[in-house]
Amino acid sequence: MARRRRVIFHIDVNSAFLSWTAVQLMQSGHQDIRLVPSVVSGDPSDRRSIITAASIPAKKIGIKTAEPVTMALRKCPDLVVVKGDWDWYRRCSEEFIEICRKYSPVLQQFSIDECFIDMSLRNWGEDPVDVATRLKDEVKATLGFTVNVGIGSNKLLAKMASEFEKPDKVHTLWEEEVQEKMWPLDVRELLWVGKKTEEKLKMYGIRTIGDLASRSVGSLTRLVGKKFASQLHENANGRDDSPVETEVPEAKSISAERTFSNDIGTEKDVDRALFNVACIVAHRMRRADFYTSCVSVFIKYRDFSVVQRQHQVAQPTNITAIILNEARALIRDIWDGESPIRQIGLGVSKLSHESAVQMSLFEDPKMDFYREWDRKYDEEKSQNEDARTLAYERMKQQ
DNA sequence: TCTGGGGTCCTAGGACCC
DNA sequence: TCTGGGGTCCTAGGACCC
Repeated sequence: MARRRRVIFHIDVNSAFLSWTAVQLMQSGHQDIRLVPSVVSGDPSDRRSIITAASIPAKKIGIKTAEPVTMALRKCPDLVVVKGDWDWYRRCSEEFIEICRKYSPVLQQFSIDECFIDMSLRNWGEDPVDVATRLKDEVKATLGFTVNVGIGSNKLLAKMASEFEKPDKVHTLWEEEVQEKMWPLDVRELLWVGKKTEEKLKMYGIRTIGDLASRSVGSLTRLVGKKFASQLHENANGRDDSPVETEVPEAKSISAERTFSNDIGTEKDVDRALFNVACIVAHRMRRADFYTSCVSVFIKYRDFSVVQRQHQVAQPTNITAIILNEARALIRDIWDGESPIRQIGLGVSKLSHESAVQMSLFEDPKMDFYREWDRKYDEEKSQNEDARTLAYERMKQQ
């Protein structure tokens, strides 16, 4: 008996943050910023903020995602720059996912604005393209923004298909279409081929996905290592047997970082920044009932070089003060105390839901103070700067 | 002209053990 | 005095994704 063909949809919101902001602004009577050169960024007044999403007219005049806002403004002084609103994006995302889920419960959310659905179990009496078209039209009619739907016999092909012409389109990329639709594409277009891999491949004359598909795994191994080589080779040939994962995986690490508008170089500034990221990370751990066994910090210098240090902690913890002290020790290890720092970050990994075994007899007497401090922080969240300064002072007293 | 923030996975080398 | 091979854990760094 012939195996049933897999049918996977990949649904991708077109210029997600920009479309979502456009919908939000139109509710209060603004013009549709999708129709003019416009971008979404972090804080537009910060000279170091970059573009998170660009409208199609903006892309047409050469403005790219991830480029500095100041640079884009030079290209286009009339550019509309809007600050992103994460709470709004989360709401848009949830409603978008709910519509997709109606078409198949076998759904994997791939990011805030993309998901895969496995349509294989459907009793196909109609063309998948018609179903996909209904889905995309329903999103547009209900939520006011457009999506692309890619249809393929596996996740890789569905995802590649959704990248074809945008916006508001449905495309197929079946196995038998790989040669015609995927092989002529630049190798950079293949999922998992980034800037560095592109350079390596092109140095060896591999320019298109078809070139990549025709090479032996052995020859690719010398370029990118064994594991990655076999994956690239499979993908370039349109093969991918990974399932649509419906389970949301648990976080493996939590981190926060901060880039300064002007580089910092004093112990005081560094300690304050470290305190801020430690508060954010530890708070998020407690909210998700996580404990860490490994704390790491990193510093990015002016020249963008990064130095990182990590250390395993004796007892799993989510207490801000303990994490902060680990981080301070690590920073002392990697920073000379004066070199200007562009960005600082703190992360925790080796997460578990098990707290340390309590040995109350030997416990640091400060522990009660630390726990109380965290409890207060979680209550107030200390989101605004003043509250956090007070919290910082409170901790320093100890 | 000046480059964010939050993740995942892989690799390579060193330490240490048998 | 010179020296194997395998396994595991830890650390640093690099590549990719959105």
